[in-house]
Amino acid sequence: MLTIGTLAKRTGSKVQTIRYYEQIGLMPEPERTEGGQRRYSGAALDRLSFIRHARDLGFSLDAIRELLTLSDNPGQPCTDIDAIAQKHLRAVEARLVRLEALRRELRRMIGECSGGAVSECRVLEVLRDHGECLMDHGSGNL
Amino acid sequence: MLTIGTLAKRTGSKVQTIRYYEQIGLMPEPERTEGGQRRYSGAALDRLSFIRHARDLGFSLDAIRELLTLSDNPGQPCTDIDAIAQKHLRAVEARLVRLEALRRELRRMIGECSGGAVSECRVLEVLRDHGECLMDHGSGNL
DNA sequence: TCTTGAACCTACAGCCGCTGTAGCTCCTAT
DNA sequence: ATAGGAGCTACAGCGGCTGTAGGTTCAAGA
Repeated sequence: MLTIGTLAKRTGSKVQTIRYYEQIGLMPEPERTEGGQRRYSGAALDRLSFIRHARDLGFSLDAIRELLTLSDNPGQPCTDIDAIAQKHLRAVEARLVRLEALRRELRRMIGECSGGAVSECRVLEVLRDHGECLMDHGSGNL
Repeated sequence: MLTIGTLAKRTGSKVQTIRYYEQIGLMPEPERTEGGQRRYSGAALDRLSFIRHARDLGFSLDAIRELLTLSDNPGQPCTDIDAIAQKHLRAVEARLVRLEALRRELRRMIGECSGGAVSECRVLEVLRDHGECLMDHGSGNL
């Protein structure tokens, strides 16, 4: 039986994060000592590792919840799992496209500034004049 | 004099966002009608356009606040402005590196899955077995 | 066995950058 | 005069944690 601190260390999480996962129903309520402290099983360690790893890969907690549910029916085809992963991949690709445009625009802006006075700063000019910029508006998250 | 709704339309913001910017001191308090409604000048339109545009480029509200302050001293050299922009560019580049690694890993994971049963799903296997994944842990935001 | 002090507990506030809601009041066009 | 679109304030909620305050429990050493 593992304490919450040990579980945290083994999975690279923070103690509060684990309690938070329990609170939102992502981790099940563990056993408690007589004094009320949480004690975790190996299964809890596995589950938390899964969650943390999926988080490292950028999956949302909702997606992870679904992945965990799906993994409880080992006989089913893994179509749904692949669909979640592919949807996430597409979101990542979209973000990449947008971030690349951002980088291009920032580089251009900075490159054009000759380092003179604020009044002639290209960075500010680009920010002021909408037409000078090639970025589109707030189309989602970076 | 512009109403808050007109200002919102012209800058592509939402009305609540404008009020929020006022609340956090990013936009100055505008004049009011006798009935208490906000009325904006052309200067306010310019300032809000600047803010929105900088947001489109991913600058944080804190960075924008600083940019706006710096732009009030047109005689100074624009070193500080360039520093802010460059710091932001570096952050964007770092995020790109991480997102590219993410894409690579997701593609690999999805590509290896042959579409059989959940119990043999490569996606779940990779998520379970830490050692199979080439991603590093939670080193900052995606 | 007792004492320390590290680790645990709950409850709640705060982060960023908005967005949405409820329940009003105001302004303007007909 | 009236209708209704637009404005107002105040506050809660999103995601995914993180940090704090103020208290309790557990395990190791004396």
